[in-house]
Amino acid sequence: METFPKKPAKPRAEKTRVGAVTLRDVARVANVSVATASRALTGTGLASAETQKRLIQVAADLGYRPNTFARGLKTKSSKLIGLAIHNLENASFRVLAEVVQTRMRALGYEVILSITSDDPGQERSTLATLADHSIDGLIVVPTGANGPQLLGLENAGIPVVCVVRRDEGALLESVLAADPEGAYAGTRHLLALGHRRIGLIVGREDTTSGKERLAGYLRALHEAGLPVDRALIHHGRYVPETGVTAANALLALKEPPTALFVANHESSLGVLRVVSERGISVPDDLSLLCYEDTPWFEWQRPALSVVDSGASEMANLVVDRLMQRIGGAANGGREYRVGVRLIERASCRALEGR
Amino acid sequence: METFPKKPAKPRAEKTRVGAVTLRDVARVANVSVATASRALTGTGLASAETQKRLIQVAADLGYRPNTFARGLKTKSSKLIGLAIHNLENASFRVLAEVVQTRMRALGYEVILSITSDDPGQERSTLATLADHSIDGLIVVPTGANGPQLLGLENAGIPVVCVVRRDEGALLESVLAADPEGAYAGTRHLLALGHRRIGLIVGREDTTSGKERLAGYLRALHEAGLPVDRALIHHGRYVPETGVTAANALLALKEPPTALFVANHESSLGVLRVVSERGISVPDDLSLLCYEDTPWFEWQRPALSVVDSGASEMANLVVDRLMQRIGGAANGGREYRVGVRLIERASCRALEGR
DNA sequence: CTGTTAGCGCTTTCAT
DNA sequence: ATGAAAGCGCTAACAG
Repeated sequence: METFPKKPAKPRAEKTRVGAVTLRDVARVANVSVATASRALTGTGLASAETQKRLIQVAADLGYRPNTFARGLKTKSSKLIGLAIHNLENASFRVLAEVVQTRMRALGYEVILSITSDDPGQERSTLATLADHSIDGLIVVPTGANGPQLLGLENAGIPVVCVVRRDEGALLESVLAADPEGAYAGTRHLLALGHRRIGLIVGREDTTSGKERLAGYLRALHEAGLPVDRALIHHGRYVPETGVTAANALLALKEPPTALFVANHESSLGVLRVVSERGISVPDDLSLLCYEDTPWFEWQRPALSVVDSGASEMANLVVDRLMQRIGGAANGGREYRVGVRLIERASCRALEGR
Repeated sequence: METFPKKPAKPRAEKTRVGAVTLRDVARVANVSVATASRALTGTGLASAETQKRLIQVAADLGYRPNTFARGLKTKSSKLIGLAIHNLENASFRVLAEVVQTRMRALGYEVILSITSDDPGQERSTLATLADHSIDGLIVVPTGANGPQLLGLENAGIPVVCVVRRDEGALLESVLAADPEGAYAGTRHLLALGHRRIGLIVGREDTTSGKERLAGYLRALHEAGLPVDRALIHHGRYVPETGVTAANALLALKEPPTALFVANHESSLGVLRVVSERGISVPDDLSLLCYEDTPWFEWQRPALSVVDSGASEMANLVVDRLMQRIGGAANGGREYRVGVRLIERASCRALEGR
């Protein structure tokens, strides 16, 4: 743990604002017991409509703010939820963070952000820390290596919902993209346009998304009665460099593809660079279809067609699920899939003479 | 506040893990009083080196995790810090979030993320909520409209450090980019390349950054003895659309600029689109210099030259400053500036016959 | 419907 | 160096 020099704590404003008004103060002013004040203010328990109104008024006048610690000590609830994601650069993760935080705030919760870098070690330690803070729930893009810890949280009474990825080792509620259908739909689109040699750039086969997207691609090909040319399929890590390597390999083929399905979101940048450097014109020389929408796909010229995996829909659904769980719903271990949507822009064209 | 249906709370694992081990348990097993256990474990107060070692062992064996609420109730410290930023889409803000969260975790703090959308109302309410959670410190990109509230936090003993933007209405410690120098350096670069008509796309004049960057641009021009053509300067909000409007206006000029300085980060996308649509070749027909680096500037072809405003350096510095403040340093109301860095890539060329 | 009371788990005087 | 005990501010029985 990084350390930091601790100055000899100069006299500074006390952390407890002097005279921070407590429930006792409110009760005293209103001439009731703290218990009544508590009931009136929390709305729980029974309090005469009149006293309630009066207490709320007094509390407001005094500028009363309940102490989170004291309340949490009793209720075990922190009104904090954890959000553990790989990074903020991937468009889906970024949207996830934005939507989750916005909605959670509206629901009276704050979110503790934790970036795991897809590293099991970091995920493990962050899980422990979040538990220490008594989060009321956790939304996590699991690395897949900490199923037991995730289940541990559940057993400790902290609802966990996975999103985007699933932890194969734990029966957890999960909100995922419809990756098999997405890749299928994208491939079908290209097929319908007359393309027969379709290059696929996709995540590694040891990731669920990599596997599922490949499956969708293959299914579309099979249904079309087309042979599978393994040389057209390139697996790689979720980084731009993958796009460079893959695009270069694919375009150097004796019989290069007429269309590229970039189903590895992060690779898009790399692919675009290669295409530009090789002087290839999109969509005239090559059709390009990406996966997971991001604002700049639309600003790009030509605007990039995309299979949108519905990041914000997933985010909203995962919030809904978590709230249900916090509200008492049992962990069904159920899996939810958000459908994809094909957004046609200008990077794919129909092949001549099809 | 968004509401949510509350199911009748089915019997679910208790929130308090059954038998969560408390300090009392540790003390009992180690045959000491809770007081001694507390002292030994926190390292504070005096405890014989031996008992301390033993307690730490016992605590580990029992899987003891201190209760954050109980501790906070006494210490007034939550080990939580707030991060209030406009959005996660802007490259600088995103980097800020990543760096702050990573470093803070290493320092033993978690960060509560709050997105304000640059909206004073949201900022105000989030400030109150963060205070309720007894954050130990706040890093904020201020909207500028809530100086009093920010000062209020300070008075309540919660150190506040501003970053990227400054709140003109409050004397708060701030970590900023060296915007005047940045715009000056960028303009000088273009000038040195022989450009005489340099278009400037910049933030609105009622924002500090807009003002400061314009000033830097003007200074460079003056020093070069060049007249200022107001038609070459375009102010606008921090959105891609601004780039479209501005670029179109600038390029439609009778005597169009030979270089464009896009000192409004968000506008870059829009400018790029216009340039592409107009069939303008960069840097042959037009030199392009952007502000605030972002990964895709480097992947773009031609790679975009940029005045990097040092987002990650600002993030690191703001964390350092906040830690000093939490450690007891007084609010100097001091302003720190992180120097910019010109990164030459391939989007600017020297003008013939200069 | 309201008041009294007993803690939640921890840190911190104050004794010893 | 250690223990006993007093709360931190709040909620939740339990009486009334």
